[in-house]
Amino acid sequence: MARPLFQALPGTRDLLPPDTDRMRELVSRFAERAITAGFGLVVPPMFEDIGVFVRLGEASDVVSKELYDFEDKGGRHIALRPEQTASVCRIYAEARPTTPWKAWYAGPNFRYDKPQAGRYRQFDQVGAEVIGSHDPDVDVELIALAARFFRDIGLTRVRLLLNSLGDGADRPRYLDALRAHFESDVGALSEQSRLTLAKNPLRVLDSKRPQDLELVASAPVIVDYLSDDAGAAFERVQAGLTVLGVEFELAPRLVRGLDYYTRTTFEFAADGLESAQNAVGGGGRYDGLIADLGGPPDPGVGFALGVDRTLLACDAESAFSGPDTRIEVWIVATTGGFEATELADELRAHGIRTDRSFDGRSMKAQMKGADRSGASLALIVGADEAAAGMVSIRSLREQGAQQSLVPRSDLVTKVKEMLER
RNA sequence: GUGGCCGUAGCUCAGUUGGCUAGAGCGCCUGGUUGUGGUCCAGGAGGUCGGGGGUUCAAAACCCCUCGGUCACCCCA
Repeated sequence: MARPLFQALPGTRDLLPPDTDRMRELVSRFAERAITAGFGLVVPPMFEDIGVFVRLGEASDVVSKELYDFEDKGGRHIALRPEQTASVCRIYAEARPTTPWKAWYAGPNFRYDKPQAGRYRQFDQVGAEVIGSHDPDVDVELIALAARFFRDIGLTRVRLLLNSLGDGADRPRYLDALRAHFESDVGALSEQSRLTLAKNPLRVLDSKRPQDLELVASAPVIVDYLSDDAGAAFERVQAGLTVLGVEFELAPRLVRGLDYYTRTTFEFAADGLESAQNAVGGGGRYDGLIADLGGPPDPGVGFALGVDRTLLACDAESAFSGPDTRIEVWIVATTGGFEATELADELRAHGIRTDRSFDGRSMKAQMKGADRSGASLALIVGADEAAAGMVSIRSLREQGAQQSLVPRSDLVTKVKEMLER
């Protein structure tokens, strides 16, 4: 195929209707739920000083290999945001809103990854964060928000996986145990996992390589290493979810790719997705992140949902078709005057989705346009109607196709009446 | 970053062991109706066969490079 001079870059996509309509609707459903729960919209910049993101974890791929970074004309080292939690924390440290601060957001993020199913270099997320509270009931509220949202848009095959990663105090003890476990039989591990083990033993649990499966399955479980405090919080989260009837599965080996997580960690897996990328959302606590960014030592919890993957999951379940944005009325005018211009303006002023042909096309071509637009009514103004101050209204839905002549002055009322049937 | 598969019209694809002016369906435009869509009929526009190089009398087909897509690993949303 002959390619145009320019194409969308790898990992980026051009979104067009009807995908854009679905996306808009999805974000607005999320907004509705978030606002109903007392969250306010924040709009972080799309780029920050790279230091903001480096705090996410220097051992993580997201930071070490996937950042889009560059030097700006002022000599600053900048990076496009790979996610929005870090920015929200930076905003919190800078603006110091009263706590608990509840913020939601929606927008694109950027990671220099190799694209594949459900993975793009520019991808959209919606998310919510609560900063300034240790209360596990906050964790419950957030998880429920996400779970209800998925249900709201019609997804049924989404599983909630739940784990606790413990605190600063319990983590080192667990890591020691984990390291000891893997090192006891290091020869059995894949080469890549051995490298991971040196950098971040937790992430070895995430390996999907067959040869690692056995050792991963027998690895110690962090829940056994939780402090009393962290253990009690984890119990409380589970109890809260149970009270709300939000189903979850304990996933003792669930780890997340960013290093900042503590305590409650969770992920939403879409079983409808056949691709390897079936996580449609995830989140957890990050009680140390704000301090790392130079802010107060305040705790935070939050989650982000992948908009693109969520929509893919909807496709797999034939859910969430999106709003109908089709044209309702098509104007066919052949006099060469301004009838189409005036009528379109008038109907649009009444909120009726209206369109028309241009370029002086034949009546037949204009009618074809009307049919293709999906409009249920065609308004026809030819020489006869124009002379009489009338408009012909033709119904395009029924096969009988009845047509009636109405005075120009009654047009809007009549059109509204006919559209309601 | 590593690997598998794939690039022919706007879209989905066919094109035999290399061999005529490269095809189909859908879509698009025009006409059949001097003012009427959705069905039907006729005609038409639209292709550097992803790009470059090579082999050959001859390449969409074979070889090399490259670009792009896709899927998996990795990683994650």
